[in-house]
Amino acid sequence: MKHALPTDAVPAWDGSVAKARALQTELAAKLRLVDDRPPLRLIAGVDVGFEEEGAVTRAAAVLLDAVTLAPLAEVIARLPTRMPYIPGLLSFRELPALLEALEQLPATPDLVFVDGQGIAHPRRLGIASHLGVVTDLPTIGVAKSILVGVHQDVGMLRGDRVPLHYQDEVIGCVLRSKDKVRPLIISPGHRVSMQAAPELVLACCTKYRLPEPTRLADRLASRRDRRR
DNA sequence: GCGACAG
DNA sequence: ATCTTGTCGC
Repeated sequence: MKHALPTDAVPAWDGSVAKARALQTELAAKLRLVDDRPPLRLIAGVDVGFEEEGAVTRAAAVLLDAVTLAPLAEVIARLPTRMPYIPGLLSFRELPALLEALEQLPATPDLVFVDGQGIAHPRRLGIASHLGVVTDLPTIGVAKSILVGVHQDVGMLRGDRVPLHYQDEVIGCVLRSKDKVRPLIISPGHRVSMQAAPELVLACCTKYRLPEPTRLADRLASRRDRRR
C-alpha cells in the first residue's frame, strides 16, 4: 500500500497512563464521523495475535473485493511486544504491528475493519479510531464485547440492533450479525457515520458471526489457519 | 473505596 | 490475547 503510513505514529511506551490518555483525547478531536469515503472497491480486515508467550506481536491484514468479498491478499507483520494490555490503551500495544501489516498490503483499502472499538471508548479513541486518525483511512470498530456503555436487549435475528449509550451519548450499536449468536459491538472508527457503520458490517456478514474481513484476519493473526 | 475493564 | 477436544444445541 505505497510508502506513506506513519509507522512511528505511536509513541514508545514510557509507563505513563496519564500521558497516553492525554494523547488519546488530543487525537479524538481530529475524528470525522461523516461518510466522505470514496466508492467501495477494496475492504481490509486487520487483527492481532501473539507468539512466543506474548513476546512477539503478530498482526495480520487481509484485503478483499468489496463486492464479492473474495480475499485478494493476506500479509503478516511481526514486532517485539512493547507494553502489556491495559484496558482503554489497547491501541498503544497493537497499533505499531497493525500499521506495519497495512503497509505490506499491495493496495490501499477504501475501508478498514478493525478488531476492537472505534469511538465506543472512554475518550472516543478505541483502536479503530486511533488507526483511522493516524492514517486518515475510513475505519470501523468491530468488537466481540463491550469496553464501556450500556444497552437494552437486542432482538435474536440477523440485523437486529440497539444503540450503545455512554454518558448521555450514543457511541455505537449492538448488532446481531447472524440469527441467535452473541451480538457484535459496532462503532464508527473514522470517516464513517453512526448509521453507515452497522450497514457496512452487515453487508460483509455471510454465514459467520464475524464479518469476512475480520474473520479472515482473525484466522491469520491467531494462526488458526495452520493448525486444525 | 470497590468493581469493571476491547484484546 | 492464550492454554485446548469433545460436545451440547439449533
